[in-house]
Amino acid sequence: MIDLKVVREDPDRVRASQRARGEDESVVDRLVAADETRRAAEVSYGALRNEQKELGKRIGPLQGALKEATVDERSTVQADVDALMGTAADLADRVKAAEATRDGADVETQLLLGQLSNLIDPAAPVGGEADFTVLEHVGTPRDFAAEGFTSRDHVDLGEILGAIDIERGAKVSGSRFYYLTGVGALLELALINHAVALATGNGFIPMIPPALVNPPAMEGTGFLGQAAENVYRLEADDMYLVGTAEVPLAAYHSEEILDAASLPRRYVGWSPSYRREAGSGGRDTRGIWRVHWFDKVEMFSYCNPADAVNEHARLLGFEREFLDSLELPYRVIDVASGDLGASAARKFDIEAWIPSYGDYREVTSTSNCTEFQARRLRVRMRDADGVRPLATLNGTLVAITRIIVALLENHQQADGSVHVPVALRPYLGGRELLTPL
RNA sequence: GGAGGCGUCGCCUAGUCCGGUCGAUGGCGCCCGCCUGCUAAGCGGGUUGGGGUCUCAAAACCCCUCGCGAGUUCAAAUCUCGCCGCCUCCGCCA
Repeated sequence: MIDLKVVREDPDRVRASQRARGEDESVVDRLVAADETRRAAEVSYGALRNEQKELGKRIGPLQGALKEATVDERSTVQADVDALMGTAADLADRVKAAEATRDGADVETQLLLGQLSNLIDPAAPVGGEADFTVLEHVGTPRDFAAEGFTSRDHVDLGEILGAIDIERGAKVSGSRFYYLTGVGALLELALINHAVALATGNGFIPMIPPALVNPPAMEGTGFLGQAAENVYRLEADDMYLVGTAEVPLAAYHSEEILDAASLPRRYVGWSPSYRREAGSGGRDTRGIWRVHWFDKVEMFSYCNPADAVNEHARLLGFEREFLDSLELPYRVIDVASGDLGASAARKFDIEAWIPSYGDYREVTSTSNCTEFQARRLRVRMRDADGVRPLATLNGTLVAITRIIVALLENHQQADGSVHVPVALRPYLGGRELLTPL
């Protein structure tokens, strides 16, 4: 969630952000009103409660006096006690009413605040999905016709190499499932090792987090809002399957106050990612480009908000380094405001060239969530100025299935074999070529 | 799944039986000051987090916070109920 003070003091900024996202602006006005009500209710409740406590302090001693009282005094003291108790009982009713009002206003405020997405970074391009800015192109897509052969897509290559078994995936689990077999399985392990080595070499702490989390963790990361329909929920246990290691990595320090001097804290997590793909209808149904489950290595940073923009650039840098090492052609885009997730203030995607689509398609994504997630998950930092929310950022190092698609299709040879990028060879026993069975 | 124990302001801890004097004791750590040739020791003070009032700001003040939630009561760390977590033992098991 965003800072309520910003809503109160600079509602125009919040409206502008909502507008840029194409989201409801009216929430802002309702929230400002609810906050005002809430603060007034807080004051009334506080005053009444204070009165009640002052009164309560006098009851104990008076009851003591009643015990000490002589027979003559008893009726007078008893009358005092009764009077006081009467007042107190009356006050108790008013306190209870004021408390209910306060709580109601509080709930309303939190509810509205929870509906607001993160404030957009003014540097992000404004517009919808198609309005991204291309920051850079790296590498050149191959021209297979010029090379004298017709390229195969990853489904055909996967079958020839014995790397991907889609039919049996469907038999066992349904559509959008697959088995990685033989060199396909080895390729995943190689990619994971390569990615984790790159990250740990740059100071990230490797993590293998739980892929099943409780509601606060899932809510806190912001995935139960507009993205809720894509999250798997286990009804019997009230648990969620994570769509990314971002969830358990973000919740890792929830409810904690970290020493500002210990920041940035960088983690790299390897986990399965489960996605219902509701609403993606008939898109990308062939092959393993869009699946219900894949493994992924994800970077996650906790940092000082003042450093967040630089940290974002660093994460993007590591993603580029990884793609470079795989010898893949790609472009970097600055995602437009209307296409950002609720938690992100700004997002950069890397899109690799995918020959079978004849287009650049998303293989990694890095988001600067500023203090939005940290506020929801109550992750804070302490420095000389006190305690306040820190910034969280995430970025994909490797989403296995999409990178396998990119590798097979971009590095294929006329005979169906696939060139292995030099950087990956140490993790594949030195193999330079994947060859058809 | 069954039985028992436990959860207090960074860590440890007192308090919970018998509700008000606990708006939470003491120790450790940390911070400030005094003392000291320096260091140590000693002495004095401070040290949870959140919301709000008033302020340019600070200070001051008010409310909430004893795992979480609900209840009883004039009043809850303390009594009642539910939930969560941790530990021990038993059962089952990769």
